[in-house]
Amino acid sequence: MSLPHPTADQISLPIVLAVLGDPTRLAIVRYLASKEGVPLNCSKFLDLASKTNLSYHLAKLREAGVTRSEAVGTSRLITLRRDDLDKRFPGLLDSVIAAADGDKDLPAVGTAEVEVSA
Amino acid sequence: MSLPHPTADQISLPIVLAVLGDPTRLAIVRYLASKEGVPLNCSKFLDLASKTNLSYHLAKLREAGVTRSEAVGTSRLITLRRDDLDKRFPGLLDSVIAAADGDKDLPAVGTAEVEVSA
DNA sequence: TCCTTAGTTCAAAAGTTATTGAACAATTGG
DNA sequence: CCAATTGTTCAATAACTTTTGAACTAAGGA
Repeated sequence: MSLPHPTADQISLPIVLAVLGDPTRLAIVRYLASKEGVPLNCSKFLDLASKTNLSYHLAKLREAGVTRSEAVGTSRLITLRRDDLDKRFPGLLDSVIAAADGDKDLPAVGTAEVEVSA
Repeated sequence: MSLPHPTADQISLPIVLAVLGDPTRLAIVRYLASKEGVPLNCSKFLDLASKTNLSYHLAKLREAGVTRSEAVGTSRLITLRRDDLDKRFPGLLDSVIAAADGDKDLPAVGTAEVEVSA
């Protein structure tokens, strides 16, 4: 770990809700949840926003305690802080992710108009 | 009913999360949940914010589909849209309210420094 | 060493949200 | 009718948030 993260008990409910109340960040969290255990780097999310803007949103998620970012080489490996979130706010993350999965209007990773060449 | 409300299927997850991501509105929702079934008027929330500001926050909650406001005489009777929220986002409201109840730092109705004379 | 890749930082611009007070409407009770 | 009560609207301002591009750092490979 390298960048500043709140401890589990510093995670604040209104801040988490506000941070999740953004379609881009919700898409990031949803994708992280779908790949749980697999640390992802920022480039996975480039179809959601520009590199600079992603850096901003990922910092918000990290500062809120929703994600953890670990510097490995020139990459940041990003994971969901599921255990901390579940401990602090039982059931919240699951219901948010389930609701997001059921919403066709939400942006999602790998759904962008610009499709990646294989 | 008098003021504009979204239908159940128009309720949007990111908007609901963003609206709940504010301590004043979270306090309102929490209090409504604790008095479920009892329609409350705005004056119940005057220890959270000014009348004007409450009007603003209550409009946000209503427009997001979190609450229902019915005009009765000169009052607005406000209720939680629990059934609609539970249908759209199962478990979300309960986990948010439970998390809010466990947070000592959140403002709450009837907790203000200025106590009401009996 | 030089180049590329991965991501951050900074400052500016644009957009949105929150808060305020003064003025307004509508209902109700005297 | 008059006054009080309840809440809204409006305009202004303050305070954030989001988005952008250009410049930057740091690691890794040729």
